[in-house]
Amino acid sequence: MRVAEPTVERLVQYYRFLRQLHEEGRRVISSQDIGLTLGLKASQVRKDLSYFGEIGKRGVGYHVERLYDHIRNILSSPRVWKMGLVGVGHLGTALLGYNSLRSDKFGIEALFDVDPQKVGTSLGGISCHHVEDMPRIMQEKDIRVIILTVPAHAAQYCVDKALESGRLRGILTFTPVPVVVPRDVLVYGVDISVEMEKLLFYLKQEEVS
Amino acid sequence: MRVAEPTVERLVQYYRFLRQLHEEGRRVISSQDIGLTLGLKASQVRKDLSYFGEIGKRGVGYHVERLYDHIRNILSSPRVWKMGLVGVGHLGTALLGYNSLRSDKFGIEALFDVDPQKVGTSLGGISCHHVEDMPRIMQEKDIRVIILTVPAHAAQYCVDKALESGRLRGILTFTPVPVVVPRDVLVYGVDISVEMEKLLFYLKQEEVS
DNA sequence: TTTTGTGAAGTTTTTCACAGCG
DNA sequence: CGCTGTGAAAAACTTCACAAAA
Repeated sequence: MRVAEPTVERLVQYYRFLRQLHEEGRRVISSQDIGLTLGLKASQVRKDLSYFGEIGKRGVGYHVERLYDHIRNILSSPRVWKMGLVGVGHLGTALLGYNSLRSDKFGIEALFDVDPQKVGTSLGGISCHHVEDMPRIMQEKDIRVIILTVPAHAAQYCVDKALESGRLRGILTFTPVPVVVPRDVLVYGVDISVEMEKLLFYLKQEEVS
Repeated sequence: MRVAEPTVERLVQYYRFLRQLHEEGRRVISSQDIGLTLGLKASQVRKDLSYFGEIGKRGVGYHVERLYDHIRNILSSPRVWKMGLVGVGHLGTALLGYNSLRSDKFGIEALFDVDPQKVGTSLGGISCHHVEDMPRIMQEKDIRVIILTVPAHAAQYCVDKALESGRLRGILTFTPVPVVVPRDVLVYGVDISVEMEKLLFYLKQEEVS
């Protein structure tokens, strides 16, 4: 079944909220209350959840633990993805220590950089290799996904190196340039300065009116 | 005029690409070529640009420098926004040094944290204050926008402190929890782990098929 | 009575397709 | 002829509104 991207995004939010509710000992929750907390219409919440079968109880709501397990299953991964972090600068280091990026669905198995000061060292128990060695290391470690935190001008080069390994399946990029990949490689990511520009744009709008 | 969010997002991308083209000395570009580079349909590019008047030349394309100036105007800000960075951890520090976040539309005028080790010091010439002092400092410095890079559990508290100043107009958040604000405060942001979950979700989909 | 699940309606965004201008 | 600008169509996404279940 094809699940729309906005729905996946909200599922992750439902999942987090449900964990919190579960920890607080709450047993049951309505679409209304989920929506209130997450800033969504109740009908949106119900529609999202309905794509995956009837999970709620009419007149009652959703059983917190049951719905939690249900969404965990939807979001679950059939394998543990091995990842490489490319670009051990400020942002890369930040991500390495970022709690919300811990998960049992993936693990960062190698770091890559071009700085001779960093290559050969290790950070958080993960050793750093030269970008040139990506094809070999990715093959050896079966790394299929990379997190890209390199400067814009280096992005495409690093991606090409990763592609050389023949294993690359996905990229999480923080680089503010589009990268070119074959159609079977997925690219998701975040462009921080775009978010900033959006904020400034709509702040301006309000300023005028 | 109301401009849709997806359009603003793409305008930022056009703007960057045009800068690059301009630096390369290119004089003219077609919607086709813009789309090819940025992964968009030519019709999408033309539609976006048409919202702001007829700027291209039929049979020719868009004049790079003219279009560049045009989009700069659209994205321009009527003021220089003063911002505070709340949470001087790994991510906050990374953003401070992040090149793509430099702009003449805003400046980071103060740092805030709760760690006594950080309060009183300064980073990149910007001094760090205690979160408790946000209301006063924000008033003194006329800070109207905050960048939130605090742990999830601290987010709402920091936002409430910022609201106390009476100046808060916008938030750029990196926190994986929704924050509650009055309707006249804009919130944009990025949830890194949501992007990761999306990537993993669609990787899984491909795995199956 | 309460709250879900869901077709149908509504809204937003993208794509098409072609007239119109250089 | 080539490429833009743009109504109209299509697709994607959200909201409504109500029947049905607990």
